[in-house]
Amino acid sequence: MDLLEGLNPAQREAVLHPSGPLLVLAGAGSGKTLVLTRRVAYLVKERGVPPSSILAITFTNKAAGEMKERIRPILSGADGLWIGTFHSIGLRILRMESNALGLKRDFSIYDERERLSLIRECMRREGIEDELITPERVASYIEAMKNDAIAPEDVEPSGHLEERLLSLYRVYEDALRKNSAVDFGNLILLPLRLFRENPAILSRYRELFQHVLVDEFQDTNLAQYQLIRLLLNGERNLWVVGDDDQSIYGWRGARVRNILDLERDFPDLRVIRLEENYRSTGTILGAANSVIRNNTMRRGKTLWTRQGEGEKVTLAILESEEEEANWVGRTILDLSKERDLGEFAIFYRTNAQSRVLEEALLRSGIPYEILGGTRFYERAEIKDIIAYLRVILNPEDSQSLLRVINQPPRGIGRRTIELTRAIAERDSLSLFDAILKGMEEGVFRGRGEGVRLFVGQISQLQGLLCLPPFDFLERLLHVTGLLAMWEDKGEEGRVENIKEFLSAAKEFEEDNPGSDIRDFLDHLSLVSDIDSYDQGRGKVALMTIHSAKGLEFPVVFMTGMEEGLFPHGKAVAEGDVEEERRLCYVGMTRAKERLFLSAARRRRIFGKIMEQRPSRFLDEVDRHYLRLYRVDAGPEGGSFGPVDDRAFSTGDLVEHPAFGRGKVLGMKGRDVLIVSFHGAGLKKLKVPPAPLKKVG
DNA sequence: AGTAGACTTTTTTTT
DNA sequence: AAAGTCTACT
Repeated sequence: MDLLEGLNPAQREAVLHPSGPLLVLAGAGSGKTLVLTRRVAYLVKERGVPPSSILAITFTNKAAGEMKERIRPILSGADGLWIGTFHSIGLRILRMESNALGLKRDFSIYDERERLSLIRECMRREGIEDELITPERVASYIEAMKNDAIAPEDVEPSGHLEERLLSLYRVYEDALRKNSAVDFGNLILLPLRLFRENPAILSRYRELFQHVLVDEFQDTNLAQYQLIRLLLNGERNLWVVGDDDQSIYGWRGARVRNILDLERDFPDLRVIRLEENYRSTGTILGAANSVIRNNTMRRGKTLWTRQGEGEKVTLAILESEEEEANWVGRTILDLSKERDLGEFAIFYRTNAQSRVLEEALLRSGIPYEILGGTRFYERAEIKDIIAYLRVILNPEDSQSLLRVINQPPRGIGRRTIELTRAIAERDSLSLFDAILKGMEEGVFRGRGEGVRLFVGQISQLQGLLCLPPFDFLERLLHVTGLLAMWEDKGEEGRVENIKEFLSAAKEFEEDNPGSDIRDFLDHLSLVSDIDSYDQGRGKVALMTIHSAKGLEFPVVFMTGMEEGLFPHGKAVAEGDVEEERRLCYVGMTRAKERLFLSAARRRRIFGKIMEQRPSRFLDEVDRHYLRLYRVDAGPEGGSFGPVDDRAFSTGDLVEHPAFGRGKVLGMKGRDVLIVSFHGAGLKKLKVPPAPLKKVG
């Protein structure tokens, strides 16, 4: 098979790039995944690079999985490749090098909630009860520090507040170590530290990775960028692909600046641009371009397509969120006469918006699938099982131990925990070891039965760790009595979820022959449900726009296009409108054939009904790409009309009796235009009353 | 020790 | 509006 087949000249150049640093600036739908995949295949097949010498970093596990699948037929053995997200690669390195870092090999990985409860515990211990210092505030401070690869000792605190945040950062890191646990940030930070402090290990990896490739480079944070730079050897074979217009994770520490720094850090950087879009119709692309054009902080590029114009983008303003949801349902029903339901996607800004849409689809009998949101693995019954797994593998993990020590009830209450904590403090032991010690000393007296039972179950299960994941979980549920507990309570939903969890384990087992429960647990820690989403299973997909990144659908609905919601009020308050606009651009460019934009005039927020105004992004879409859906025949009907021609939008050519001809550069709010007149220069005009006319 | 009811917080986005 | 957390009662 020809690796260059079907590629345009720029794409070929990117695949064939000889050596040294390369940046591929790839617009939405310009075939970047294809190019990245072919590049990896080309390196192995034509240049004879061993797969294990290639480090390819993707943005999601799903993208990694797809790439492996695509490469497998091209290469006989794709197995040696280092391919995955930054976090999964970091984890792989940490598991291999845990010794050098003084970590237990079976350390736990804490998610959001566990991190927060550990922070709460730290604050309790430090006796901090300050309105200004909430656990969430501490968590986001620590996360921001880690995103920028800043250790506590690197900081010169700016004031009293930061001093306290900083000391909590220290205490928290210490607590993590005591639990033999790491958080997400540490999956990047600890490898970075390892390489910095351990030249021998670093040079081993530098020698190993002959080629480093990074996808979605605009969304890497500083720590990730430093890790990448550190790993490059003298050949400096760094191959990255990204799009500054699609940077939507600034709040997570992502720095578009990494793309700019690249030119500073690598003066011989070669840049290739991919501007031909193979995904969307000309209309969809034009509409998306007209929105992103309003951003000032961008490299500037304009995507083009050979696909036909296609149908207009539909804009609908409905009275309420329920009507909006019903309208989406009706429209899908209507279009589904000619299309499979798997071709539809509904996007929203916040997960909370999914409920109304879900109800409407349910009523219309349209099968759907919600991606993200309250994730399956975050349900209490599933988290209990996961906590058991962690304690079994890593008894030092006191957070997980506390979660399950009395689940199902074993008569272990506050008093027993207090006794255990006291011993743990006294002898600096983990809670688990403190229990063992307490049993020896007989401090539990009448309460001893419960802890004896718990410890017995844990050690019994520790003997079964070599079982395949599914069998192990079955034994765990049996030994602990977890499943029986839910069955006795008549909690059918939870029982169903546990069964679904078991089948997920089975599936994992089949996909990863020879794996054990450790591998399954690692998988659970890093995987999100977008990763296991199979497109085109006859269901409408519902997700946030963030989750939609990297996906494409023939028909896309973007709902809740309202001020305060999208752009989100908090983003506006923090001056991040440009990132919201990029998010809007990302959403619009997911659509291949049809795009629907909608807003509601009234919406329930926090249980309160709010009057909403249409999003400024709707004003920014060039009018000639739009048609308006009008509700004029009651809830069941409506008609399409052209968008009011008198309305102005960015890019329009205009004429003024006094200033002459000019071009609309931008808008401020609903009715203030910024116009550049050929004769009179830049003017701000309010329309109406300004006597401005459109030309052409 | 366990539970019911009051009270609080949540909604920005996620590896 | 709903889920999670806390408190007081049994």
